[in-house]
Parts: sequence; C-alpha cells; structure tokens
Amino acid sequence: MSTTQEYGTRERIVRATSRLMQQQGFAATGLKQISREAQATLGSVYHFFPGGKTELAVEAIRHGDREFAELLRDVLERVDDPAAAIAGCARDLAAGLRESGWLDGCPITTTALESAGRVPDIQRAAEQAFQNWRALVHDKLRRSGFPEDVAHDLAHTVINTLEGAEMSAQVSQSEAPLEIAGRHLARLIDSYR
Amino acid sequence: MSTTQEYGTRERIVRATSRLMQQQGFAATGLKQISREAQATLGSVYHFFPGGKTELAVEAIRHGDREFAELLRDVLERVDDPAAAIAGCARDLAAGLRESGWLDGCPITTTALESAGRVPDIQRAAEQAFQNWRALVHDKLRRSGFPEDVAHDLAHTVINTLEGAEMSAQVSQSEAPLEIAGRHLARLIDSYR
DNA sequence: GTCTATAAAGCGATAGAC
DNA sequence: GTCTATCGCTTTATAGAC
Repeated sequence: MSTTQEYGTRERIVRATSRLMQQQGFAATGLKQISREAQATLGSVYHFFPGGKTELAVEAIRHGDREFAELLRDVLERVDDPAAAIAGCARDLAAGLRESGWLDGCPITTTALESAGRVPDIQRAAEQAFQNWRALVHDKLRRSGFPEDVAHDLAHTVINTLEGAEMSAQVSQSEAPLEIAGRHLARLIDSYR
Repeated sequence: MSTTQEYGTRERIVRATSRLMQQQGFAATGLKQISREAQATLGSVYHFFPGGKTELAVEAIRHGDREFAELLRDVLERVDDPAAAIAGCARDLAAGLRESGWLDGCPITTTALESAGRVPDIQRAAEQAFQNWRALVHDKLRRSGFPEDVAHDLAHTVINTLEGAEMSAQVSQSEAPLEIAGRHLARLIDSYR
C-alpha cells in the first residue's frame, strides 16, 4: 500500500527499489521486478532515472538514509537519557525486524557491502548515510554533556554495534542480539559519565 | 596463487567462490566467473556441486566460517588477557582489510544478508558460522573466569560489534571504526571484572 | 573428471509510438 | 509521461563427447 497508493510514480519507484534492496540486495534486484512492484513501466523507470540501475540505487540508499535517520531522531528526542535512548532504539529495531518476518533489516547495509570498492557512487551514498546517523548520536551525546572525543568514538560504536546486532538478529531470527546490544551500549555510555 | 596452485579442483572452486562472494556477494557472482577464477570448467563445477549455485554457496560459507574461526582462535590463544585479545583481533581485521585494498571484509556477511529469509540452506550455514565464532569468544571468557551469563552476552556483542565495525571500515575505507571498536569492547569486558 | 555446446530464461538498456 | 517491443548479452543449468 505504502508503495502503490498516494505517491507519485517517481516516489513509488524509489520506495520499491529501497525495499527490494533492503531484502535481497542490489544485484539480485531487477529493473523489471522494480517496475512491477512500483506499478510503473520500464519506460517510466528510465524516464525518471536515465542513469539506469546505479542512479536508482543511489536514490534508494538516500531514501533508506532518511528513513533510518527519522527513526533515530525520534527516539533520541523522545528519551532524555542518552543510554536509555540507544537501548530504546535497539528495541525498536528488534520489533520492526520481527514484525517484517525478519526480512526488513538495515535498508542499506546489503547494498553497501555488495558495492564497496566496486561502485563508487553507491559506496559514497552509503558512507554519507552512516556519517549522518553517527552525527545524530554524536549531537545527542554532546548535548548530554559528553566531551567531544568521547562522543565521537561512542557515535561510531553505537551505530556499528546496532548494525552488527541487526544483521545477527536477522540471520538468527531472534531479537536477542539487539536486546543484548542495547544493554551493552547503555553500559558503555554510562561508563563515561 | 592460493586459489590456483597446490589445491585440487574442488578446493580451488570453493576458495574462488568464497573470495568472490566476500567481495561482491552471492547474486553478483556468476558460475562462469567462478570457473574462470578457479581455473576449472563449468562442467567440473557441476560435477562437484550438482546442487548448483546454492550448494556451492553453502560450501563457500563453511569455508569462510573456518577461515575466520582460525584467525579468531589464533589471537585468543596468543593473548592471555581476553580484553587485549579482542582488541588485537580488531587490529588484525583492520590490517587485513587495508592490505586487501578494502575489498576483503567478512567472508560471509554479504551473502548472509542477501539470503536471510529467502534461501534457507545459506541462512542456516551463516547462522552456524556466527554461532561457532561466538562459541570461541564464549569459551575464552569462561576460561578467564567470567560467569556464564556475562560470557554469553559478551560473546554476542563482541562478534556483532566486530562485524558492524568491519562493515563500516570497509565502506569508509578507514581503520578507525575497528580501532574504536577494539577499545570499546576491551572497556566493556573489563567493566565486568 | 574434463571439456564444449547449447538450451531456456532473464538481464540492463534503448527506440519509438502514443 | 507512459507503454511495448526488442536488441544484445549473460545467466543457471543440462547433454553428451572425450
């Protein structure tokens, strides 16, 4: 529904691409499949994305970037304590993963790994996404009074541990890795108080 | 060299498949490309792996499993202190990644994410690999005197954080994520002493 | 065990009518 | 902007000679 109704053709194509890349990666996702799921024609896909599959993948990565940034921003604003906020983020990710039947992990990781060192445009878009996510955590920690160097390093590990735990949760079809990661990250953050 | 000389045909095929899947994933790796890099013919590939691409991917995952387990076992045996050993592991991963021109990340993660929830045989092999790696960390922590529940949870986060940091290091072509992860994991482990 | 040839299907991309 | 048809190529997989 969210990819078929109430959005223009271009937006439907980007959303369908993002979801397919999230579930099966870049190489396994065909343009025919995208146009079918987006309820658009192949001609429309090339009309909006003359750069073909690569250009489309870059837009899909940017879409996933905004999507996860929104989730992250929400929980960081809702919960005052940074350690509790990160633990809550891990819980939200676990719930979303379970609700999707363990199919919808990080929207960009699979494509990022497939393309790293081989498709510069996609690699750059993915790098930018991770940077944006780290910046959100970094700002939260700075506003909570953590010194610059501590906040910088913690931002890296918070995002990377959530990424690794989500991957593990998806493969083992269990919320445990994310639940444990949430507790450990909270403990790590609190150890710098 | 390691995939062309001094190994039998079957072993060359598995090694070539593992390396290609490590660098570009499962879907982007063709059987023609595998047979070319393994210096074997397509007929030989199907002779040894009648189950086709999926059976070959499962064997390649198992190969990557053993490969990383060996690296992990080495450093865990070499360094007595568990926190220092894990930090050393992060350093080794960063060095290997840089030396490969940021191409050789985790040998199984990309394929695991591509296949999760879609190719049961591959998902199971990947799940088994992560379980094996956690067991190595778990045993090290138990032998170092950590209680069962603490060792269980730490094993999860050690592997998952290393996974996430290696992914991040690959995408950003920087050793920083792994260096930071090594320090944070050591700090987390020490916090349970 | 190794090799070549080939089938059947799908891929990304393009052209051109509407 | 949308749609269909098609090109050229590659894919997984099989057959069968050697």
